[in-house]
Amino acid sequence: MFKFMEDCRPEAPRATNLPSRSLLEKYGLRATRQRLGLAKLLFSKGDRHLTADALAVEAHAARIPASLATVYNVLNLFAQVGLVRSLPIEGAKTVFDTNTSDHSHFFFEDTGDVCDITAHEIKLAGDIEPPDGYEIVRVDLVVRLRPKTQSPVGIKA
Amino acid sequence: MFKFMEDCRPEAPRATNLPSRSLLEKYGLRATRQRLGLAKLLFSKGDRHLTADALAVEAHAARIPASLATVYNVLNLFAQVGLVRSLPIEGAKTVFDTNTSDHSHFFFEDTGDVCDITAHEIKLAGDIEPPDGYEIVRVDLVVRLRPKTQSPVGIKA
DNA sequence: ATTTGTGCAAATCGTTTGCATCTGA
DNA sequence: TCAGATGCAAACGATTTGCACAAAT
Repeated sequence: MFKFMEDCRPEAPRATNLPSRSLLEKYGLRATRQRLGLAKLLFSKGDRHLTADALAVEAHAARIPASLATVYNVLNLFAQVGLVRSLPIEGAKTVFDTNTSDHSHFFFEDTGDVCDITAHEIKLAGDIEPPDGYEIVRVDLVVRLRPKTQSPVGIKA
Repeated sequence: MFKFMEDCRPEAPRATNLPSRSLLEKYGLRATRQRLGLAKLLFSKGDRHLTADALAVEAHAARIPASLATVYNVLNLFAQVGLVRSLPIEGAKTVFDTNTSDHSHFFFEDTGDVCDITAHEIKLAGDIEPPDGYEIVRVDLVVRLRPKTQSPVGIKA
């Protein structure tokens, strides 16, 4: 089971401080019980990196009735409208990030944790030129980390 | 069905020009018929971006007897020893890249194609400092592209 | 001869979907 | 009211695995 670091980024949370209801309305989404509850979990504690099942567990603990399917649906919906973004981390399950601004990620191979890299630490030199006829949707940068002391990966065969 | 661009990078193939047999031996792998055949498909045409099932189809066409399971096993094995690398492209199936050098990728959302970005086009300003106790395994950078003319993504609900 | 791969099919995992039921605007 | 959400379970696609058989050293 993964746990996700919430606080490896030293800055203050870039919170979406709207009450969940107005937040949803602002994005043209109907305010249902589960959307309100999930939005509250997602956006009231600063930036978060969560998998769908982790959020489902939290929701259950918080007495928000939401099936895993609904959690998936809501997260995908939020991702579509830009409330969250999903991270391309190979091998792991999809991680949703409540910070939709332009930033990169550390991925800890040993624990599965994901944490933000503050933008100024890792900056691209110059702009990326997309091929003709295409525009850049976004740039995903993931730095994969391994504990320093770990012995070389055992290779079989 | 995806097809993958092989030639959006103008450079000459950075070929692994060893015959497959010595290549496998060099990496301490037993030279079986399917590994030899798959290695030949992978490494005799310059850099490639392939999914497991695409490679299985090619293998079949080339009369290399290899089940999909074996193709997966072989690709994973090759990835472990560093003969290929797998790319973290969210949503899509795993893409294996025969170019293991340090480089980035364009991902075409409309076609599913993947192509290399030449290293000098996209360069990080300064080095990335890993957190204490960790070392960087690798840095994955994916630029997601969408056709320019496409209308805004339809949002439902 | 012994160890290591392979093939097949079944199992697994994350995620999505169909449909009957409920609910928010 | 009634379009749109939800819950559940079943469907799904990609990948892995168990086990009997085959092949490499």
